[in-house]
Order: sequence, then C-alpha cells, then structure tokens
Amino acid sequence: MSLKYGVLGLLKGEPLHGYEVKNRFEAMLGGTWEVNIGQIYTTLQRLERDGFVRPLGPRGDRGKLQYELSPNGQKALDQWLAEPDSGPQQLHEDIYVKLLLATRIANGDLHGLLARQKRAYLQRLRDLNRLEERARRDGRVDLARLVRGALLHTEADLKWMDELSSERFGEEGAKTE
Amino acid sequence: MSLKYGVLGLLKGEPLHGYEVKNRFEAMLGGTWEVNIGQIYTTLQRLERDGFVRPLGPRGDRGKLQYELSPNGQKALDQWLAEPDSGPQQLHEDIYVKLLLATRIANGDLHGLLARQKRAYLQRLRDLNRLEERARRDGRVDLARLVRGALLHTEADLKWMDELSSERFGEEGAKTE
DNA sequence: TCAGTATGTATGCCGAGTATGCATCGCCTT
DNA sequence: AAGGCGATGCATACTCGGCATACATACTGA
Repeated sequence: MSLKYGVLGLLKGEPLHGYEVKNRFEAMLGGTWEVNIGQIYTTLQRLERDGFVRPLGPRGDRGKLQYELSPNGQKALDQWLAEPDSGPQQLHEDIYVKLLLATRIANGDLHGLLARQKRAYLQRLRDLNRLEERARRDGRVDLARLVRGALLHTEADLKWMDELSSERFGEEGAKTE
Repeated sequence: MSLKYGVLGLLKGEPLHGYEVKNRFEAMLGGTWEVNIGQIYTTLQRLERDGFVRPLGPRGDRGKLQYELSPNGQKALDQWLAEPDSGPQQLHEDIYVKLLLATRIANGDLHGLLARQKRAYLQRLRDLNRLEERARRDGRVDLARLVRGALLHTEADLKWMDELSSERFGEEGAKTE
C-alpha cells in the first residue's frame, strides 16, 4: 500500500519517470527503504491501469517515460491521507507466533528467546539513534520525527520483553482447546 | 513467514489435515487472526515441496489428507524459533509514508491527521483491553501476554502522536534534495 | 429436502526479488 | 585523440510467495 501512495504523492507536483520515482522515494525515506526497481514499474503500470496516473508521452531521452498524476489519482491520494491508518490487524507479526509456539512447545526455551530478542531490540535502538542524529544533522526534521516513532516502538518492545522475563513461567494454563 | 512456521509448529506433536490446521491456528491466536483457507493448503503444499512436511496418506474421511512434520521441518522450526525476530526493516509502515507526504504536501493538514490517528489508536486500546480481559477469563495466559505487547505498542503510538502534535509545525526544513 | 459445515482445488492479484538489455557518460590508458 | 571499459541511468521480463475469491463436493442434522 504505502509504495502505491508514496508514488502518487511524489507525482503530485511534478511528473516523473520510474527511475526518478525510485530515487525520490528512497531519498524521502532517508535511505532506510531500498525499493526494488521492478516493483516501481509494476506499481506505475497498475496505477495507470486504474486511471490514477497517466503517461506523459512521448518517450524522451533514453526511453524515459514520464507519468503525471490524474485527477482520480489526486482524489485517491487525498482520501488515503485523510483516513487514519488502521495498521496491521495486530498480532499478525512473527514475534507473536514465535512467542506462542515457544510457549507451547515443551523445549521452547522461552528465556533464551527473550534474551536474544532483547539484544536485537537494543541493537535496533542504537541504529535508530544514529539514524536520528544523522537526520537532524541533515536538516531532515520530518525524517527525525519518523525515527522518533520507531524509537518509541522499540522501547515498547524492550519493556515488553522485560515484563515477560520477570514473569515466572512454568505451570501456567495455556489451554489448547 | 509466520503462517509457514505456525503450521510447522502445530504439526509438531500430531499430524493434521489442512482444515484442522486452520482451526488450530486461529484458536492459538484467540480468534484475532482469521486465516484464509486457500492459503493453508498452498502453504502445506510448499512445505511438502520443500521437504518440511509429508503427507500421511492415504486420504481418509472426506478426502482428508493429513500431514506430519519431517525431520527437516523439525530442524527448520527449531532454527526459526532460535533466531531473534528482526522485524520489518522499520519505517516501512504506511503511517510513516503518510506522515512524510502530509508534511511535504502543502495542504496536508497534519494536525487533522494526527487527531484522527490518535482516535484510531484509542479505539485500538479499548479493543485490546477487552481482548486481554477475555483472554484472562479463558485462562489463556499465553494470549494475554501477546495482547500486552500490542497494548504497549499502541501506547507508544499514542505517545508519539502526542509528541508530534505538541510540536509547532510550519517553517521547518524538510529538504527535498 | 435444505441449510450449514467440513474439506479441498483452481485461479488471479499484488508485493517483492532476480536477471537482463541497452544507451550514455566519464575516465583511464596508450 | 582514439579506443576501450566500467559505472550509471533507465526499462522490461520472469519468478515466487502471500493472500483473497470462487468453486466443488461430501456429509450432517433439522
């Protein structure tokens, strides 16, 4: 989803061709999201098919094909921006399933899992802090705000791990049916 | 990913056929994850292709085909459980792109977006609290732990929204290139 | 008999990755 | 200065996994 609307958002303002879209998109995300080039083009084709963008022919320089936002695309973009992000249905992430399985599989070494997970989150905290610093140095206030969100998330994860590891496990009732 | 390993995890212990897998999986997640039945079968087929499960023929009752975990599947499962969850590469979620676009598109009514988002998170908090209560009532301690994680996440999101809305926006430097 | 449930297959879209093709530009070397 | 060559710009095609819909069929119980 976000790629689709990201493309629309970038096309608002000026027409771009695929390769440019990729670059702008990655720049917007401060290099934290390396987009697959193939996907850009399929996304653009689908957007064209749905009438959200249209090619601004004819092809130029070296086969470059620019796209511009259509009124329908404009509308779709505005609408997407206006609706709140419901996020994934929650509990669909790997970590949840992993935790459940580790709990119910006898030898599932829960404490080890928590410890490893904690280390991974700490590492992520460090990475994010570096990223935030860089974003500020580059004057990318908007990016820094995102990183702040990711930091809060990771802190929440850490807190969660701490809560879990301070539980005493063993004889709790994880009913199967 | 999580579905694949979820299936493996369920098959550890007893052979199951597709429909049963679906039911067990959804029960394990406490009904928070409605799995598509078609996907169960394709997942099972791919797992068979990769040698992680094998059919325990012949077909029974009404075409039922049971699968059992293979030694390789066992190994793959253990390995997955042992490695920490790196999570999505961070910043790949819709909300981040939405925020960026709203920031850089002039009319992007950032405050409205934040307000709507906050409402959505509050709603989620309520839902999760109900869910946690139900999990505890049902003796599903394992599930309650998951919900606790989701709660912490949502609280982090709320805190983030609060931080953002108390910033004074306007003349900040969101460099484009 | 009819509704519903159990069980499975077929098909198609979308996300995402890999591989390939070709033009151009700049640099290095002789 | 010419020729070669690697990097970059730009695009397409192919493949695979996730996920949803739709369909088919058997059984079960009111």
